[in-house]
Amino acid sequence: MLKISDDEMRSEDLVDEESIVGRIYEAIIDQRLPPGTKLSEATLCEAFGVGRMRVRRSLLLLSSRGVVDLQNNRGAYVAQPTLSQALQVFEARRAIEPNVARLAAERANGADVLELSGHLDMEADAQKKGDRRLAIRLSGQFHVKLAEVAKNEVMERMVKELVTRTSLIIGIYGAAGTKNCHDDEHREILTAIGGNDGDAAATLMERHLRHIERQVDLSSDRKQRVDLIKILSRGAS
Amino acid sequence: MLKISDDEMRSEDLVDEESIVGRIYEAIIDQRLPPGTKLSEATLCEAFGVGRMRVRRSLLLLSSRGVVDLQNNRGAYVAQPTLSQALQVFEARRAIEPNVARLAAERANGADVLELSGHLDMEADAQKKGDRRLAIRLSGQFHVKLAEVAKNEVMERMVKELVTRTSLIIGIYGAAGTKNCHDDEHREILTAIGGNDGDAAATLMERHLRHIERQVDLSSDRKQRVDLIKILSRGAS
DNA sequence: CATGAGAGGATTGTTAACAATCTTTGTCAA
DNA sequence: TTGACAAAGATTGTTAACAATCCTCTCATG
Repeated sequence: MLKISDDEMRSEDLVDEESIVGRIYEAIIDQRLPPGTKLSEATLCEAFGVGRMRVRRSLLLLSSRGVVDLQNNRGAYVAQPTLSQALQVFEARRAIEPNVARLAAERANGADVLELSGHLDMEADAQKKGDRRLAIRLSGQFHVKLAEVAKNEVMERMVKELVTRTSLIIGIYGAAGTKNCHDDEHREILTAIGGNDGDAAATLMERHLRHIERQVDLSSDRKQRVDLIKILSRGAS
Repeated sequence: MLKISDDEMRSEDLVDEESIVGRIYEAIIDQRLPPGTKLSEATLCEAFGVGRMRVRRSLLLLSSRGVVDLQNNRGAYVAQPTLSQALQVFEARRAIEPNVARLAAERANGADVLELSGHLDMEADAQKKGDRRLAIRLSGQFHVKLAEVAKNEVMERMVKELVTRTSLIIGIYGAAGTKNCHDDEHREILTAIGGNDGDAAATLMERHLRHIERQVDLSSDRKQRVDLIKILSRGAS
């Protein structure tokens, strides 16, 4: 069952598809919607209070961004990135985000740095309080905010998609035991940005992304295990 | 009137939205569909031989990729990138494509190099024969093919979008007088790829992109002129 | 002659019904 | 008990009609 009741239900003023897409993005980043979750049209209609057409169009968008798997006559499912796709997503992030960080460093003004710093405070707070869900969301949002500061909407959209897909990858390929907080690395990047040091920001971002990637257990056995569990639990339900 | 009759009409076997999106991508790259062209649902239905739903979903996808401007109750128009958007697109290309070229250099095998070389031959041929339309299309496709060789579908999709949007930018901001053939630069990049020299490929790609960007007249007066012409021709028709 | 109101037509947005497909359930026989 | 088969139910895909909005042309008026 979809857990899109608390935040999502109350606002009945959803008009365009992008809003719905944004909501589902967030739910996936929070890992409220684990990979493989069925997204039935009827459920989404009820959850968002919109007609079927809106839902179907939103699902199409999500599908075109690799976040949802649209199967013919069988419905929509939260994507389960394959190992190969996971590697491609990380590769794309390493290609793009260091440059985003560089641009952010070149263009950040005092207000931007303050805003980002406040964001990192919240991130640390969530971490300290053990609010894992919030911590994950804020951590992902930091990367998107960097693209905002870089003032490039094209790249911002790309980062948004990649961050979301990374959440799916982490959901599948683990990082279960390990700590997934590189809070300090975010802070380091921000320091470089505050000093308008583009090269440093880019280098730190690349290292940060490599750490995230290493944290994920991409030895395919883990995926096997998860798949097995999924299969078993399907059989049991 | 849409000039989607020759190539597009004959194949009535269009099933999924991505095919339609691909067709419109190509038409835009070829500059058969200039920026600002109205894409009415009825026309597209007839052109592609599909129902209205298919067309509307395709337009939504194109809109989400910045290639089409979807106006409320007013229909869909081929996007007219603003100056700011144009700069962002070029910025994104400079961020991504050098890395694509690097990966392509690292992963290209003999067959890939041969394939790319053949492509460049066709490009030179079209140039020589003065088939401007084909030359433009092939030139754009080269960038996409590099992403193919890099074996990263995520980045391939991004490059596809960026190349298409670049065609729109060129359509608006000119490159009217100047030669837009950097055929030799493509060849240089391929040489680096053939030698598995990732750094060289990346450097050459960045230089190539800067040349493309410089070729475009981003001094906003040009845009003004084009807009004026458009307004006048609208009044006259 | 310019301007604005309004009717008509054309285009887009939405809904609901229908068709097609898949999934589940129940039954029967091996 | 297990497996195959068929019917019922649920879900998705498509179409067509309807509603709402916008555009254009006409015509009256200052």
